[in-house]
Amino acid sequence: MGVPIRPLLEGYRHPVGWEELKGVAAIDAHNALYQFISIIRQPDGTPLKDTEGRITSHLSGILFRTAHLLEKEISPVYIYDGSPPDLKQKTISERREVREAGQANWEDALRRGDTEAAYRAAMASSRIDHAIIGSSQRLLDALGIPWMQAPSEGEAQSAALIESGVATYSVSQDYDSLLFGASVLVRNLTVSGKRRIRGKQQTISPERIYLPELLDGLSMTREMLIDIAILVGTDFNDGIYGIGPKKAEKIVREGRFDEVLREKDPAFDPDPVREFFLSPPVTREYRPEWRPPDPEGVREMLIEEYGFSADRISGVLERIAPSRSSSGQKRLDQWF
DNA sequence: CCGCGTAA
DNA sequence: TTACGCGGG
Repeated sequence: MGVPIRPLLEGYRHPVGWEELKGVAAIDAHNALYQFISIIRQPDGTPLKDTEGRITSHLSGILFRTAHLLEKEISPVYIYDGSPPDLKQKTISERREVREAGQANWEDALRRGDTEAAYRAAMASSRIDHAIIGSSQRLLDALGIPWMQAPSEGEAQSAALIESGVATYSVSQDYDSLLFGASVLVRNLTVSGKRRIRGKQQTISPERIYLPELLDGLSMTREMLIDIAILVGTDFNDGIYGIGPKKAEKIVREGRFDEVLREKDPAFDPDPVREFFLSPPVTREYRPEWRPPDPEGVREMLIEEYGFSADRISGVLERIAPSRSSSGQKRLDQWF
């Protein structure tokens, strides 16, 4: 998932406080939904579900995260993927196979009573389907949070929104938006500082990467970074067997990119992948609009339709849209 | 993931 | 005040 260039970014992933994150956050919707669906699960891997068996993990995640971001004066806009390029077909089918294996392993581990293995397999089985996308968009509408459908990759669209000044930064756990030219990437935009990784708990805090600082520090161009990514493999090409980020960096610095490809994978033409990263399909028209939340709409959807507890919903709504009767009034002016 | 209750 | 475990749907 995402391009494996993390080792090159050591020293450029800076911890960042919430004060510095005020602004417009262009959130990779697929990435966020995947995080919610894969992580918000019971210990045996069962996701949150309503009485009809529909998954609700993502609704819980969006609701509480939205409240948190608004409190921090961060304006989120969610960017959904459009049609994937043909170049991505192989990645898409490989992901489907991983999911199906995860599903089988999950059922297997449940039968064995191995809860930890079940949780891990369940995470791998996560799938963002039409119902999840549709319900997430309905909830965002009720919350007054804008979202858009990108023509193609969401991360490419996020980069374009930053370039045109509409967004302040891109939010994703993956690094692809850097390849698409996003000048600022923020990871771990979460409130709780803890996350389960390989069964262990790790402390996580928001971090920021500036693309210009990264390229200056590494003394390379974005084109070179893209070539490195192509050698190690992206969502749009396989990468060369046996070449990781460090070797790829060396090869590109020495100007041996073409030579290595000719030798290791003569049939592969890297130009369409380069072209896709450098000028992907994006729209320049979109301007997000934040509206006041519709508390009744949120209640109707989450309590009536999906069986959320009324008390919990009231608590969150009070944070997002303080009612006049209670102490609130203090942050309603933010909308006008 | 997030909020809450409880413990220290 | 902060840390941890639990339940959420």
